[in-house]
Amino acid sequence: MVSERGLQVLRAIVQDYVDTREPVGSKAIVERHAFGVSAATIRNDMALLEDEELIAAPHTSSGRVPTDKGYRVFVDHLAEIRPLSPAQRTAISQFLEGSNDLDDVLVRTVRALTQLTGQVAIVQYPSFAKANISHIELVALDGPRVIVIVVTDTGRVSQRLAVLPDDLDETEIARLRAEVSTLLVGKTVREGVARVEERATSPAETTRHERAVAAVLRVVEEELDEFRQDRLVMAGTANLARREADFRGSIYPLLEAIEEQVTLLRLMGEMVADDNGLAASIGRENEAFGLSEASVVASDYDATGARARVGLMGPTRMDYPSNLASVRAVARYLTRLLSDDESNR
Amino acid sequence: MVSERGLQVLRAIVQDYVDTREPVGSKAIVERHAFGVSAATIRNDMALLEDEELIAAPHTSSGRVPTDKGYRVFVDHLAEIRPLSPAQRTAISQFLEGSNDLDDVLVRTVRALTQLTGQVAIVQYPSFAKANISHIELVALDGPRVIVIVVTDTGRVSQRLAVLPDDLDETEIARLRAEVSTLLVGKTVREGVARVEERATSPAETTRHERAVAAVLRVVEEELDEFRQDRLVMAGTANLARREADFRGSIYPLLEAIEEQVTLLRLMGEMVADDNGLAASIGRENEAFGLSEASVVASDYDATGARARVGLMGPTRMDYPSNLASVRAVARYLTRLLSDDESNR
DNA sequence: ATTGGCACTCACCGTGGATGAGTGCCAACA
DNA sequence: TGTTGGCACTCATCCACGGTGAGTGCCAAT
Repeated sequence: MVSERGLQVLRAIVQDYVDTREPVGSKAIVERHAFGVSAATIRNDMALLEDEELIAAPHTSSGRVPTDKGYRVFVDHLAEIRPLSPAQRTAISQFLEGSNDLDDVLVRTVRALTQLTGQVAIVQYPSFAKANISHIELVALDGPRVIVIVVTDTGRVSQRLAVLPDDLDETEIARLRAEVSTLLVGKTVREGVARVEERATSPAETTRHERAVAAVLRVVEEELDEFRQDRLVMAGTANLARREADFRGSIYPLLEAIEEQVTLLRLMGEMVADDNGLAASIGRENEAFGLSEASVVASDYDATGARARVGLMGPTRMDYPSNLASVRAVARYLTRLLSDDESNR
Repeated sequence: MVSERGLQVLRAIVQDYVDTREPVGSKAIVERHAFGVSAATIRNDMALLEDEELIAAPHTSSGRVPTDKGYRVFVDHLAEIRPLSPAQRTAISQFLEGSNDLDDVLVRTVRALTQLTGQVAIVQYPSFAKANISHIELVALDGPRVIVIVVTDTGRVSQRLAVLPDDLDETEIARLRAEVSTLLVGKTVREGVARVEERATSPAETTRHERAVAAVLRVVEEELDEFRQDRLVMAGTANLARREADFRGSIYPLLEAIEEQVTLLRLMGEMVADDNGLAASIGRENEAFGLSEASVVASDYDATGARARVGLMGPTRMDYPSNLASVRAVARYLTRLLSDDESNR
């Protein structure tokens, strides 16, 4: 079994390796860390750590490198998440100040986070499946074209164009708006989708009015669908190129995941947070998502009841304590901004 | 001076180099292309091409590689743009079929183009500076919050949240809507911005109504600004990782440009198109944008009078004829979709 | 449990020779 | 004048080789 000092050795190895990018040997450890024992003793500890597969040697006689499992133990038991420096805190608030609507806040958030960590920053839109539909508006354009606007009480707005089967005048449009509103306003997004689908299976579209309602509902359904599959905002993609050396293979899978979004959404969604709302998914733990060489660090945040995540993606060899601290701090800012200060939305 | 055959040699060098990624020597040329002369003769031609700086040798005794200037001559005088194959054409139409609004069409377009070329595809939104504001709508939410929607006749819709200084009732909102509409509807985006700024410098905001108008106009101005600085839609970013070997340095500047957008917008805007609306900007010609190792190929397209560009970005060592053909074909589809078939928007 | 000692492994580095692709030049030729 | 074969030369690439040093594993002594 690994001793207490053994764990400290693991900690030292992780820290030094993240620092220097080079396999760390027993001698280097006794030099850089005051263990008060000789290199031979450290070697014995390292042999045990290797038995437990927490560290590994790239080649027979070289220093050791943390395994994914080693990083996991480090993150779970050894990492101290130190609070951000005042300078970093003011940096965050400077990024976020003066933002109005949700979109804006989220964009600024990822910018702040990528600035802070030098990694790819990611934020989930608050889940809208449980949000309530608070408004539906129709704006008549020329001819049969109508803009359909859907608003939820979490502050998300969506707009999309519908082409009606017939030209309608103002009173007909008003009737349309009233009917669609009574059908959906006050419902959650999830219920809304159900209502629309139910309605779609009802008898044939005979009258002008019925045809118009059907056309509008089709568009509304698309919009609600978009709400359900919460989206991502990202920044700092270019950082991947800078950190390229940390990826054995290519950064292709990461860029692909960034473009796909769906993969990242699922990954972020499935991560299990600890008591502080913090979560990390390390290296091969992401194998199912094609991201075996990447780590994702995330934190929950609250937005008017809806819960979502903000985090970052980078190489397995990343500075977990500092990144966890940054993510946590940003998540707290976000929660404060989106929940407490209602008027700010 | 470079002879006619000399130019054909240049063509062969470009083609083979793009093909094999390796410097091409005189012997390889006589083997792969039926010039009917010996390698020594080709060597003489190559010496001339080198004098003209159209090709260069990576090291003293190795095959030659086209210079940026060489690619330029190739594109301008030697490249034959062959029409796409039927299979490629059907691929495009399959990508584009069933799309509704502008956003959708553009997203599908870049997907088609990236699929076709394996490069990063880029499309500019049609320029909205000259577009007319056709609608302004206010949607009252709870309390003082109002959604401000601006629509242009080119089909672009923007919505944004405004927080008014006071709570207003329905009639006041209606008055607000009427006032803002008379001020702006029918104007071009450019004129609209001017109107708003002019109005902003007028006397103090005394009444509730005046304060509200000012608040709404501030938001409208932001939206109009967004219209003016036409945006981009992109796809295929991950392809950069696949083609990484073609970039001597790193792909960092490219990823950065993709994230910035502004750089790419300026670049695409400044390119000079030929009679067919096609344009290419090669390697060092992009130095001012920090993209000396990339080439951009683009084509104009029309959308209800507004003109914009669709194109792609990739390594200097790219297949120009095929990429030019793809861009041209996609641009034609786009023009047809956005201009002719009005009802489709 | 810790330590110093020691043999051993192996990546890394610089050297050197062989290989071969490709050039530049020249004299001969049509 | 343009074309050609011949030939010497250059230089990247490959591989084999030995030396160096960081680092390990093991063991006997403390």
